[in-house]
Amino acid sequence: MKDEKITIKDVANYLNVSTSTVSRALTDHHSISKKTKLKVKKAAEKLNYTPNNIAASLRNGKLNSIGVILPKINSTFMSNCIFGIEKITQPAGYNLIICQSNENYENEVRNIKSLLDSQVSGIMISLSNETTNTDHLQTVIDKDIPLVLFDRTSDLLDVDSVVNDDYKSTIAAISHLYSQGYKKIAILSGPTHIYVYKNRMQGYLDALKLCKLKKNEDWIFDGVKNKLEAQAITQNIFNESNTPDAIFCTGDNIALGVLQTLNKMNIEVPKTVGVMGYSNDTFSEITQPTLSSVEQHPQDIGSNAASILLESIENKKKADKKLHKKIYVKPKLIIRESTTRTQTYLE
Amino acid sequence: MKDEKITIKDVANYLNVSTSTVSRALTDHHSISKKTKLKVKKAAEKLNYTPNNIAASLRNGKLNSIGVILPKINSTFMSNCIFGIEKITQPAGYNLIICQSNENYENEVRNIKSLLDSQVSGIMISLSNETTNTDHLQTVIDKDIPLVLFDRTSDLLDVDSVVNDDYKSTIAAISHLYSQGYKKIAILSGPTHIYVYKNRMQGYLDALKLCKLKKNEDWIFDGVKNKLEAQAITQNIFNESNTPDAIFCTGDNIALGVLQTLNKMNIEVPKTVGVMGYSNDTFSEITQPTLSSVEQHPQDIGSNAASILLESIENKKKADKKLHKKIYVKPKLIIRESTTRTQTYLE
DNA sequence: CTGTTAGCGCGTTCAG
DNA sequence: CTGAACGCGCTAACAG
Repeated sequence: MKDEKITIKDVANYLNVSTSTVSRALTDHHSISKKTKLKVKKAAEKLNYTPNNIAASLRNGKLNSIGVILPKINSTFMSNCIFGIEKITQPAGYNLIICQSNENYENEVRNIKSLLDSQVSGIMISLSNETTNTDHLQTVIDKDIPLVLFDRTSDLLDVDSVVNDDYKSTIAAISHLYSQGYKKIAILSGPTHIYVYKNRMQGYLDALKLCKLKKNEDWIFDGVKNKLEAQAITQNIFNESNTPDAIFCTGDNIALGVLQTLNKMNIEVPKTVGVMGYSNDTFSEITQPTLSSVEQHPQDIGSNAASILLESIENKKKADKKLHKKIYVKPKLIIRESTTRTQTYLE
Repeated sequence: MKDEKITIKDVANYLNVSTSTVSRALTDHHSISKKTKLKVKKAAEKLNYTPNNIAASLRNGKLNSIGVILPKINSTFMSNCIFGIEKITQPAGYNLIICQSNENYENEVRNIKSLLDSQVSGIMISLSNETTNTDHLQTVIDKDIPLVLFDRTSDLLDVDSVVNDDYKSTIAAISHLYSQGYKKIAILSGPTHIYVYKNRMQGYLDALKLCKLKKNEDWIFDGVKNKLEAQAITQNIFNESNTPDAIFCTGDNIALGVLQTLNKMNIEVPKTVGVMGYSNDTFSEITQPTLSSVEQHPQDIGSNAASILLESIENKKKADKKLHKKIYVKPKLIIRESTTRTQTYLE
């Protein structure tokens, strides 16, 4: 049709009124007669007028958008977080500007900078694995831009944050194993320099104490990265004389590896050995036997984080030195065959 | 630290130069001495100056951001598309504004409107299932904003688009079954009012002709929505006298249901019946037997779409009435046990 | 209830 | 090489 952007001015000229009148009419200002409001809106429609958000934002110093930085978007967990975030921000009228750090610190810093340049109203971030320095986040705080960390957070900073309750849920998981009669519980954990795994490990250790079980260093594996490693480790464990009767894994992939190896070694699950995973991946209900796991709630984590952020954005002026929250989202134990000894098998 | 935004003007005052000089120095304008450039940059850094993108955008009518609308972000497929998109747009200096339609037409229209208001440089969209009317997209075209459809496209519009090659890949899948000696091939398809399934169905039908196999209406199931339905249907099929010897499913979930039922009925896969899925979900390599499937390349779909969009953005003025492309991204057959009759079993 | 005026922060003429 | 002045589109005082 046409190239020329039609502005508020064009509408004003068309109707022989001032631009302010048009502006006010379009935003439903109270001091405008209903007649002119209607007239203006009709004209705007007719002329095919599109408001220019940018100009408005410049004027009132607020672009209604929120920046989100995360390590990688293409994981079930993260994409569900975004889903949860969007559920809150969309109805509130905010756009989401999404950036990936790709687990790289420099990218993360760049992302922060780019979001600040774009005048976002607030920032939500899940830290990259590389991130140890938090100066870039401090910049955000110094500029008084609301900030919320989610999932991958940092202890170096006093900010709002929302995380999965790794610690308590692991205690619950180990307690469940204990309740099923397992007394020699091993752990295959992801690298504990990552908070998530650190907390699960701590939960494991404390749960042992709670259940008055003895800790055996030979059954504690830190830094297990994938299925292959899990398989190798399992093989080794069960070639020793003193073997565990349950294995808690900090991820379902790891648990799958364990399960496969046990099957291959003809060790019965859950009778001889119990196996428990974490994250409740889709495949966990079709493994042989089906896999008990811990289901996280990424959507809730996202929603909570978004709610907190919106709150700080709204109350930016009111409370100056408010207290920062740390919210723990409670996951759920999903008990399936791989740890069910005392009851009849499910399904 | 401070509340006050520090602007180009502050830097200018600080150095006793004009704002234009600062502006030019910061953008590396050629007619500025290196000395002053350096001086200005130093000062900017020192004063902790952050450029205001919004003001700049208003000035030159371009906000470097791209709008993305999709039905739901929390699927493996879609989040991988975004990953692919980001891979292209990030280095090019564009922000991504992401919106979800939640498979709802009104939301989609609203999203378009909101993105237009935000003055995005271009829009990428994957249509909601509800969308039959495309007036909102026509608006985008009329305003001369570059537009690319991906995955869920429409035939009503002459625009650039990028899709998975459902048709040809299905032909390849059926041909593979044929090559394994399967001659009575059934299909369990998702609802064919959705393009994706329509094309897979058409591929199936044409493949039968190509292989000179007879079409049997009793073996064609349209609108299979989930695993449960797949299980029921499978049960029914194999209670009849005339049974197929292979089942092609337009999704892995469906295939899983089929597999489970066949196992339960003690019908041997792949010996008696072959089963093939589509989309290569993570669980497909741990089913019993492992499931042959078709692996799509969502990241490539995203990247391709993004590249085309950037191209149109750059060349906006040059070529006025350019031809619109439709790119088919070729998926890959993943052959596993469930369809491997003639060769030794894999793994 | 409406019009006039004055910027928001930046880039870009036009003059030196 | 640099400065003065204007305007992008919109909103918010300040008048009437």
